[in-house]
Amino acid sequence: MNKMRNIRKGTGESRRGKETILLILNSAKTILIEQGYSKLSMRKVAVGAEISVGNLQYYYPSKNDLLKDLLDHSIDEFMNEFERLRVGVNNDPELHLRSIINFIVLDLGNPTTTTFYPELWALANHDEYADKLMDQIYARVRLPLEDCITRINPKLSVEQVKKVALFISASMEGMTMFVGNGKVWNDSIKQMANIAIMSFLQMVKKITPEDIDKVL
Amino acid sequence: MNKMRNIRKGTGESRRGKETILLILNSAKTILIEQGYSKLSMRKVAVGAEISVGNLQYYYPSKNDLLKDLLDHSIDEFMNEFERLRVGVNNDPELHLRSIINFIVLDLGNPTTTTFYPELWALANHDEYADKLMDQIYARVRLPLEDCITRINPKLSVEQVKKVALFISASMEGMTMFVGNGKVWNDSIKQMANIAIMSFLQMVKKITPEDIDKVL
Amino acid sequence: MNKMRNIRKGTGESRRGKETILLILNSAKTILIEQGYSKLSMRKVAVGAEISVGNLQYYYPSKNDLLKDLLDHSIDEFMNEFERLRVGVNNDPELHLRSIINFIVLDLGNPTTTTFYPELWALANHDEYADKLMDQIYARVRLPLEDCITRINPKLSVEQVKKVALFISASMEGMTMFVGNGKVWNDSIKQMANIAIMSFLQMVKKITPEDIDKVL
Amino acid sequence: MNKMRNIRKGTGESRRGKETILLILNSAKTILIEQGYSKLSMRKVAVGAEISVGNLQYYYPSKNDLLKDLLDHSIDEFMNEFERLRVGVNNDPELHLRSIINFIVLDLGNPTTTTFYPELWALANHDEYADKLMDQIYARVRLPLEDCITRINPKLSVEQVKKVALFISASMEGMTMFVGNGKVWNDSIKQMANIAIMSFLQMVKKITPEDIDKVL
DNA sequence: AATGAATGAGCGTTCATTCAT
DNA sequence: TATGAATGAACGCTCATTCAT
Repeated sequence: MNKMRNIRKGTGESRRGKETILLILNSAKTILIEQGYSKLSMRKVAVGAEISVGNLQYYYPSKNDLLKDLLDHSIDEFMNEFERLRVGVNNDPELHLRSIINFIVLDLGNPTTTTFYPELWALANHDEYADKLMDQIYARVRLPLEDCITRINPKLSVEQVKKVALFISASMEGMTMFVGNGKVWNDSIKQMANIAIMSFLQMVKKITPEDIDKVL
Repeated sequence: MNKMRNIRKGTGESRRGKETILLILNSAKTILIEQGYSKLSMRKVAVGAEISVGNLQYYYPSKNDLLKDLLDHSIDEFMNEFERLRVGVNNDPELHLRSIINFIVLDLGNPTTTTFYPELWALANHDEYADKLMDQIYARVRLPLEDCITRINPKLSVEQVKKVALFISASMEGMTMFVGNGKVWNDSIKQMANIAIMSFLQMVKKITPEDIDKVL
Repeated sequence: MNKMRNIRKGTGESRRGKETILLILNSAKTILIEQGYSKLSMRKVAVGAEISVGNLQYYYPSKNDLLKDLLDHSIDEFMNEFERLRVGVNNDPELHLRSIINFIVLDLGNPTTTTFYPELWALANHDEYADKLMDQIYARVRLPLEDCITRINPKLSVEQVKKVALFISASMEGMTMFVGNGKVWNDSIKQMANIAIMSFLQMVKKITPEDIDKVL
Repeated sequence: MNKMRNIRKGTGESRRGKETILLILNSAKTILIEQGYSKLSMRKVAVGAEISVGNLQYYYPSKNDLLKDLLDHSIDEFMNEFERLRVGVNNDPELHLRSIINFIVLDLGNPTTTTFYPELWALANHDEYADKLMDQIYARVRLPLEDCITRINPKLSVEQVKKVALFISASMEGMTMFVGNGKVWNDSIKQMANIAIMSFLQMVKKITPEDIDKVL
């Protein structure tokens, strides 16, 4: 079965077809990253993939179909790497938390990450599919975080753990626009990772249920 | 002198002209927020402002000119409110820090903020003006943060204070896509503010120069 | 006020604009008649009117808007001539009926009529606007027929008169595809008019309410 | 030999091939009737026949080839039924004329007839094949009409009989757009048949060579 | 200060057709 | 017989921009 989900049925099943799909997705990704979603057009994707517009639309009948596969494809690369982290870390939750934070913050330096994610966030405000996708991928990112937090600070309820994980994950995402590749503060990415690790670790250890749920 | 900087020279100086400019900017902002930058067009702005395309282009000869004023105009509203915070807070740096964090996190619930800022971040990756504007506004946001941090933790160098302020500011921005208006976690916005205050205050107090600059 | 009803608001109000609209409608009509509706495209209309596609779409935002005005415009020419018949005929209903039949049958020889009406009929089966338009124009054609029939044969009820008028009108339309301009039987158009006059006049005089409504 | 004339040579000779051709023709006919000729495309036909575009083009190398067979196929159904009329009617020419008129007028209520024939007429104005086909089928329809007329009114010349038959046939076709299936006057179809029979029978009996050929 | 008219490029999409398998 | 892959042209339409009035 074909992994790509939004192509026309009965398409991309021959070896040649699969190669063409990869050419298309890579072309689309390059344009999205270099020029932004507002400049992404079927014509440009076709030129980038060195195929005709007609052939592009043979695989992706509508631009939206292409966008869906593009988002899936772009995110898969990150998720595959991220979920390899889980493996190969010993049982120490603090160490695991450190390694996750370190991985995510340093990944922000990746030029693809720097430009792709802000496009995704903006898109999610206007496109249902992008919105659902975001929910899914960040839920998967928070899973190991929640596991670490629960083990480091067992006094927190399940709901509270989820909120702390969300806070940590969201905080790191926020750095994208400032320390990402080509950004003014890109040189400080290591220090940001240091501050993040120190800050989040301290917080996870010390925070109490009351700290989270108090009403002022 | 006219406050708007990117309109045609000698334009928007009469009362009627100023009203038209406001109609234009509000129309543009509505479209940017409701439909995203990729759907923003001169035609739609003109329709929204109930003027002709020709007249719109009398004020803003090019779409880029309009975009510039749109960004300025949209950000001014936030900055005006933000800088009013400074006034009316007594001399306690910790209290001031708390109030800044609280203000920014709770502001994320604002629907305009939720959708406008991701558009700005995405834009900044491809548009020089948006990029510079981001630098300027976030530098202004960090100023009071840096002041508080210096006074709470005097051992930090000027550079280190800047990085801590950046970390705090960036962290809070990262919550936009998760706890903003209409987002899945919007109900948890108060708890996010609590975690943020607890987390950042603790960190600012405890962090050492070595924590920030150590190399692993 | 502008006579054309389906153009963009605030358009076609200057003398130049009105001239352009006429160029457009004439171009569209020529294409419809020479090549048929399936070959009618905005591009071809623009070429025929010697304007840009953009300008064409400035006047007619959608192809459907153009089609509507095209149908209105094309029919107006016939209706104007047809309704001039009413005037200048003395009070004799038989004479009036003869002149109507004669006019309509001979008009079928008009090359525009020959090709335009079959397109309209086909269109009416798939396009609501064309369907309604057909109803309206043929109702207007039947009005004077109904008047003559009532006066020639007063025994018929209002409903029966309507049906006889419909029969006569429909019968004449049916000749379009056979005796119209360029058709095999075009040379027989005069004889067709003779047969029609003799046949319909005889029938209107002799037909009884029972002839029409009997059930076999 | 294969009955279909416009398919690729050596094609449609196996049982499977014949079934596929029927699927194709039925799909094409459905589209022609439901959406009109302007919406008829090879793609839609292939989808409707549940085969690939490539396979469709194996049978019909060009759209025009398909159109030809489509017209032949669609008309055959009517002609088969029509020519069955001849059989089973006794020798009375007046009775035969009545039954022909009745059959044709009532057939207009058939939804296929209602929409198919106007498409054919419009097509005949721009397509040579459709034009020739029309000539052929209506000549076949007029044959029994001419036979009846000659026997009812022997004073008419051969040419005059042909014109009277044409008049009758054309008149009935004209009702398609008004009393056909789904049309406003569909309920009056029986009365239309009555008026037609009364009108045409009277005319055939009474009309003189001078009525037809007089010049005014 | 404002409108209407016009252009030309580009958009997403559909299409008939060709061809290798 | 039948499919999947590919092309190139055309489609309806939107767009930023220019210009005369």
